[in-house]
Amino acid sequence: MHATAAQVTLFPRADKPRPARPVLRDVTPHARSCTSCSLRKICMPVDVEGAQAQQMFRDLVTTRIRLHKGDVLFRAGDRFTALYSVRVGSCKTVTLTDDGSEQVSGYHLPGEIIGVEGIGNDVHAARAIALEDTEVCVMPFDRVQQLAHEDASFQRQLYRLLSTAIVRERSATTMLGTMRAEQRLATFLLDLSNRYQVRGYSSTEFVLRMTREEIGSHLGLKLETVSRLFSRFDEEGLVEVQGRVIKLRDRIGLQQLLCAS
Amino acid sequence: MHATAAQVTLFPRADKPRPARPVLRDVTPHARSCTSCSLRKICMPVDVEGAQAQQMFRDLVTTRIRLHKGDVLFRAGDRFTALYSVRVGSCKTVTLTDDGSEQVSGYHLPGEIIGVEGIGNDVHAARAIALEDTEVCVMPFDRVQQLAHEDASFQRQLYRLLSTAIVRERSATTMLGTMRAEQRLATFLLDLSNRYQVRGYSSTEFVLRMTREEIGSHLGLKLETVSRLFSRFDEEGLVEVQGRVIKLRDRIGLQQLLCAS
DNA sequence: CGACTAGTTGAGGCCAGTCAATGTTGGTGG
DNA sequence: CCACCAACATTGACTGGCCTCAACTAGTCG
Repeated sequence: MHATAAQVTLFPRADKPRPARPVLRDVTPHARSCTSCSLRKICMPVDVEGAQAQQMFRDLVTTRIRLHKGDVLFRAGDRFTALYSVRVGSCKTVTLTDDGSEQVSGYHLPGEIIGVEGIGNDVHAARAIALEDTEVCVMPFDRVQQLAHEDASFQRQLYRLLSTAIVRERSATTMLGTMRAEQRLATFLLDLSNRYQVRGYSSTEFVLRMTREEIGSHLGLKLETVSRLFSRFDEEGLVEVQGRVIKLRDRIGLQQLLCAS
Repeated sequence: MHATAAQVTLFPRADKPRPARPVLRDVTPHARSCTSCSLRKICMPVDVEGAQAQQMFRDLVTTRIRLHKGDVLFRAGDRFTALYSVRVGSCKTVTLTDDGSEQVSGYHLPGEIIGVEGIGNDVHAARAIALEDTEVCVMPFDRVQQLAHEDASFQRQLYRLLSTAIVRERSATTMLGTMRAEQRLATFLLDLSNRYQVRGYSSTEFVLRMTREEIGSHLGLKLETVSRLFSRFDEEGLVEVQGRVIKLRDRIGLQQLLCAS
């Protein structure tokens, strides 16, 4: 039982304290409002009615936060004060398991909202870390609540946000409970592809922002297994893998992997 | 009265259409209000203030539904109209996976609320089935929403309900992603034990209401593995297993299983 | 009784984990 | 600019945990 350095610190970037500013908060003085945001349809697809509610919606985002690769947005146990929406870049969320190890619970692309799991307890249940240089919008939760109270369609959207998080987590559960390794990785790639497409990026060619180990952690696999599968998918012509650059070559083939027992 | 003669594959009870009443809805004419319910502290731990809100809280549950073993409370795809709280008995929820198979996503004891995953989409994402003769309270969601709008502490409770569902699903994900078979089963038993204890039942001796196959489905294991593990736990003196009757003999030992790599 | 469901146990195989060696990439300082 | 180092990634050999297939028992119900 030799504890190598690698074993102790599973995600080194995550824990490495940045000098003098673990989280840097560059406040944009006149934050552009959600109303005119290009990500609005993805992030907050809602039609707020009434002058007062519209004003509140404009003022929903008070600040933006710039994160460098590896910076921590919030930690498990931090007081929950706001929801965060990814504007540029991407993040991962990491959950501590009972036995002390960590698991990547999700990857978050532009337009996706982070932090919902903290709503009930006033405390965040996960750690959020930037995978690259990233900018997030801060929506203070008291403002969110006030707007939800004022406007019914925003209230609906907030409920939708929470319940889709439940459904997403559940589908992750069924994936881990029923699928084999190749199916999990195929699911992961197809999911990423879809999400990029929705955002107007290429659905067939993208760059993975996370390591093999992080992918494996998310899928309940070891990094070697992930690496081997990438190689095999490449050989079989399903995808083309060059390091972190992924090109989907045979989407149908990937989807068929899922049907197979 | 009694369900019989089913064959099929995975969950025969679930798919068998009951004659003329797939779901039976015995409306209790004067449903007792939540205010005086013995399960209230577990089910709805909230202090509603104000006369009007208190009245709405009293009228929250309109009807109760009696279910026999195997009866379906709602199906995946059913329109979402209400939250349900288990009053007596127990239920399982079953989720359809992408490839058509099914997985048990949860077991629900008295005082637990079912159906939250439907809130956002107006549609239930799972099927809920009674594991024994069961009674559930119906909370029509429009009433829930109105009360949440009226009373801040109830609104909080509703958020808490949703976010704890997220956290629970996530911990299931980490369980399936990181634990080995024996750890999953130990986790399952300890979790049940805790939940029974909170409800005032014995935490060391209880009856499993589900089959080995259903347990396995929930834990991402095959029924044979579950059976073997029960036998092994029994041999090792961790638990005493007599069919579905479980007696925890060495709680510490079970907990230590979780720490071990 | 026979038919059926639930559960237990055994034998064998395969998928993914483990351990280990090696190759590749990217950031940093001289 | 290059050299260097650490992190990341690939690949191979081997192991073992869980699945699969199968036989058998016990209990239930018509």
